[in-house]
Amino acid sequence: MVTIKRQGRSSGRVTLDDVALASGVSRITVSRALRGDRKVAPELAERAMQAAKRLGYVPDPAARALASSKSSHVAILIPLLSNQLFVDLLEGVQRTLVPAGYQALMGVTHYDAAEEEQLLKGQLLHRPAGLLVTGLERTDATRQLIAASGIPCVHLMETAVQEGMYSVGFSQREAARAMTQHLLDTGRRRIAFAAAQLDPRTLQRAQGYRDCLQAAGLYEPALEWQNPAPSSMKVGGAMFEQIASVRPRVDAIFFCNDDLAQGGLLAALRMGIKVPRQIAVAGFNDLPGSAEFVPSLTTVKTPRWEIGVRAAQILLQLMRGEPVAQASIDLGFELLARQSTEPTHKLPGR
Amino acid sequence: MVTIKRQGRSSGRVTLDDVALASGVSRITVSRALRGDRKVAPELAERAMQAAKRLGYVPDPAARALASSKSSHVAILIPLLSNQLFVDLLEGVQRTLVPAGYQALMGVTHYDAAEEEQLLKGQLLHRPAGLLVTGLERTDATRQLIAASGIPCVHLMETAVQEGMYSVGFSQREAARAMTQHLLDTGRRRIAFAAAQLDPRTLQRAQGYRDCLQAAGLYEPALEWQNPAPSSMKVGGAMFEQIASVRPRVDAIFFCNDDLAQGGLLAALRMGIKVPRQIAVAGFNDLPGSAEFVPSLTTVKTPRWEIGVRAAQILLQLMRGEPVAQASIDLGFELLARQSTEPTHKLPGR
DNA sequence: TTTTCTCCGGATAGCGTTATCTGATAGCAT
DNA sequence: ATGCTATCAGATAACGCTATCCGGAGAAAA
Repeated sequence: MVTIKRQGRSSGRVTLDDVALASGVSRITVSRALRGDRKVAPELAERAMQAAKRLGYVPDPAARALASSKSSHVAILIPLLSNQLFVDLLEGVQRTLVPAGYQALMGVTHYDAAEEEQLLKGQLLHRPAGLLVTGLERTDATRQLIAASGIPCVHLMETAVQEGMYSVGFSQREAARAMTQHLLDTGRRRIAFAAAQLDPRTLQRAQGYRDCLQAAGLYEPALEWQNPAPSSMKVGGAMFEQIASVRPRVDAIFFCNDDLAQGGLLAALRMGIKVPRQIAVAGFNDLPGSAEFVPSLTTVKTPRWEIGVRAAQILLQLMRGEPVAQASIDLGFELLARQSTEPTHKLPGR
Repeated sequence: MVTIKRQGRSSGRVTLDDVALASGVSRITVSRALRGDRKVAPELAERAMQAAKRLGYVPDPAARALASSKSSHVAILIPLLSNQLFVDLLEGVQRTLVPAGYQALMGVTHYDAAEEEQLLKGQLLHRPAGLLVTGLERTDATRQLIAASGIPCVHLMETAVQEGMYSVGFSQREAARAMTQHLLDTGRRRIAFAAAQLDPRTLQRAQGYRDCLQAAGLYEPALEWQNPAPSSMKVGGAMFEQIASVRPRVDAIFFCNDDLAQGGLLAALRMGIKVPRQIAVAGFNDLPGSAEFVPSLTTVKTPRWEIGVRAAQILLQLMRGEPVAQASIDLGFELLARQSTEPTHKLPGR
């Protein structure tokens, strides 16, 4: 015989005990049936689930977290909210995690490793079930915290190959190399690279740019421009003006992000410089508006939304203890050749 | 004499009992001292806090939530993440709430009242300490849920005047009226209004536009253009083309959002239409890039970041049971007159 | 001085769930 | 038939904190 001692006074909330009472099954069995935790006789499980549904039972996340020391939160750390890139990432994560019953706890690090460490400490108190972090660059202490917590963790925006590490991203370096090659292919020879923000991924792009030009024997350090300010149309415009006035013989500018490039296109417009006739302009990420710009902006379309989705899926598997097929996923990129880099005269067929 | 029965096995975590043991004060007194919950003798409080600090005690949010049926989460519901407006709002909220020890649980409603209801139900399970919701339009069931929960709630982006309701925003209608008046003041007479997304705030702006033109005897329904598609540069460009070709005599277009207006400016460029000479263009919100556009875009600067901050501050007061000075706060707006609406010929002095 | 009231520290009892242990039953081999 | 193991429902005990009640001490009133 099952004895259900209803704990305490009833408070309006439907608890496991209510379900147990209604279904004639013990509290713990109901719990197990609903979670699929252990083998429960089909008949009992059915009774429990029916009763739970009938009474409108919903588990209390706080009680769950306390009893199992594992919450239904997933901590996600991103550098910025002002960059559409990360917003898309977040959107993809959210879309995948929420239907699976998890809540995303967002932390914004502002590209500051110390701030990331603080945020993570705060998040870990909530005993998140999973962790999503951007990139690989962080303090040793942060890495320690992650490792010591034993919480499943997926790295966003990177294609790492470290043992026991999960990541979803694409090769920034390859993408930048492809774009630089595209500029070469369209006849440009003096190709400048304009970067802002200078986060790790920006620097990887710079490396790809260098790879390509060095291979072509056209690399020139003076054509590389770096500005540590946050990426924006304003900064892009300023960099365009600077490059165009200081280095008039530059025939292409590869901006490391579309907002910079868009600002560059507007600066060209102001200065009366024809794009792509006089200077070709390329961007990165395919942000909103790039297709509509005049001229439309050649850029690299990056799978940020998909990265969010895939990373969340992997995290779900890890949290459920399921096997993960691939620890590191490269989602690739797509080069979108648009007007801003059109060849200025007929090129010899290749 | 204080007796501390250490509960259960020690698990590595520093609990209140550890602090109690170390400070020679009872567990509950430590709890009270740390929370400032009730009067505790200064000396005991000091001892408790010292010990807590020394041991590195941090309260367990799950246990707190379970015992007090109140978590350290704040649920925030916003329509979209793809609109910079709401990202700024979120950023302001985050910046204020996180240092105060709260975590923002974000929900994205996609402008769907049913989805909002679902999200809210999900959030309420977590027993959030506070609620931040966008606008006033929602299902009755959602309103019921909020009211019945008894959880403090602040409404974003509105200046409501309902009893017992808290809100922070500004008057969309007034702002739109001011912009329309600005267009009149710069000599325009056939002023079109182009709206997308058609959310409640967009419609309030349309109303402000109408107010102003009707007062001037210049209102013409055919000049009002609405497109239910999400706001974007692409849609703005399409609307500009349509308006410019169907109504060639229009001398100004007031776009309800800057991304539309930016798209409009680019369309003008493509079509060879001079702005502001042939058509003036105005936007709304002062999104990134509007100051850099060619011509620079006249717009209304809206205090969305500040709205997030102030709303979060009010919510903090409510959650702490402190009195709130003002239930409804109007943070105003600022009209930024830039090149895109410059007068085309000398205006008579006013 | 006595009585009443206020203040505040402490013991007790949950909050709603899951981990763990216990024991009953059934299946299987010896 | 007897033991041995595997399986699984259920009782019990946490999880770490706060709400609530209790009672003693001191202040204020009589």
